[in-house]
Amino acid sequence: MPKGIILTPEQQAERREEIVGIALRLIEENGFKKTSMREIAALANMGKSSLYDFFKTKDEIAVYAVEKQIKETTQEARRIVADESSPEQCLRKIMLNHLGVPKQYRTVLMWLNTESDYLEEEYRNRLQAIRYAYQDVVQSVIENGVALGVFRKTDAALASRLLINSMLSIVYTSRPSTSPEKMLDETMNIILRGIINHGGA
Amino acid sequence: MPKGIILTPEQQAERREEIVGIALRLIEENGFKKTSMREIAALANMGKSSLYDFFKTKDEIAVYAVEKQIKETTQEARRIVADESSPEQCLRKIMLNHLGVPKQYRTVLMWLNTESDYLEEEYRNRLQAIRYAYQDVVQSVIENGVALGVFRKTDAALASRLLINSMLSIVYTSRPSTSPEKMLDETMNIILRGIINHGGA
DNA sequence: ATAAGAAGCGACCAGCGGTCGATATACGGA
DNA sequence: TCCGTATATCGACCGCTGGTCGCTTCTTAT
Repeated sequence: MPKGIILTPEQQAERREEIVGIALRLIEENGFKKTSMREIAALANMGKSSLYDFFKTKDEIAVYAVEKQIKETTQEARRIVADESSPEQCLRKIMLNHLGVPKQYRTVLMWLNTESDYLEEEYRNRLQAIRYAYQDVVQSVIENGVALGVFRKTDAALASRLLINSMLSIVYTSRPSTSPEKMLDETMNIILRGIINHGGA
Repeated sequence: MPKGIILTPEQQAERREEIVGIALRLIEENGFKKTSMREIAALANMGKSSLYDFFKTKDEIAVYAVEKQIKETTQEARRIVADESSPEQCLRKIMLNHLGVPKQYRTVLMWLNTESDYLEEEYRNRLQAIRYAYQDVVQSVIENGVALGVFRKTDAALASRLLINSMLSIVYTSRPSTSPEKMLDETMNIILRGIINHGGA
């Protein structure tokens, strides 16, 4: 890219995606802290300063990546909810969809989970919004199940957080006891049998 | 402490504890990244260089703090296991004990959970050892419950990770839906009803 | 009196995230 | 055709970080 040419919005977006891709790769390999803007810039074939024309801060790269990915995941979850009437199957499908998030997002997702309280307000708000949007979908399924009598009465907010966090920390673990799909399946079994009404009050 | 006096081992240990206490406070308030060794040193009334006589690196302060705390928690868990024969009550008591970990450890525990893969090998190994030791206690309770027929057959390693991670991410959350004790109680209800044998195979 | 050694710290280092002004190029209007 | 303006790019720089090293100061044993 010579100096004077003006980039179309599409080209701008493409470059952003390229940067995010490189950043995710590096972060997965070396962790967030040890991944430097200089390194990202070098691999993206641009000066470090140019990076800052696409992202205001290093944090924003991570926030942007996660934001986009979770929004997609949430959209797909909404589609699943619309298509599947059984709350149990619905939850299973949503979590299976969640499992489909590429593994390069693992580190950055966990990092955000830890660090989000200490980010700039703008990023905190953006992250909170997408997290809540996703959680709301799961929570609504659980509440629906409770209303239908399929699930016992439970704290739906807590249960949905439990479910989502289990995905993050159990299935994304670096030391799996078996295949991700089987771990997910057993995780769902554990949580569902605690939610499903076995005929008690 | 004037310059030439030699510290007894007790005094050394005391100073270490003082440093850890200050560090935990700062980390809880500002996050790990934004807590600097200079700041810790200033509050501990010593030159930054002197900090390095007590801890080799900044990471080590966090590792040491967590190591000590989890070791204590694990010891107490072992005591609980020895005293309580009902696997269900045992798990509940262990998790209630876990809940007793002071809240200042929250940030540093989550930080380690995220970052541990990218630490120096020594720290990685130390963390892995204490994590496994704790997990093993929980896992043995579950396995015992399965053997007794109180719990259904399940992946005990997965279930114990699920339990421990739920503590970390649900109960320590900054946005609780109710009191920690009630959240813990409901979390245990959810997980246990998925573990307890309801008379099926 | 002095040598040995502990405790403490000031000055320094490379590397970091982030800023800014200079530069090179493209393009619309005269 | 040429020029002014908008754009894209980057080198040089800043304050700060985690970490190192060697000097100083003091205690203690001889």
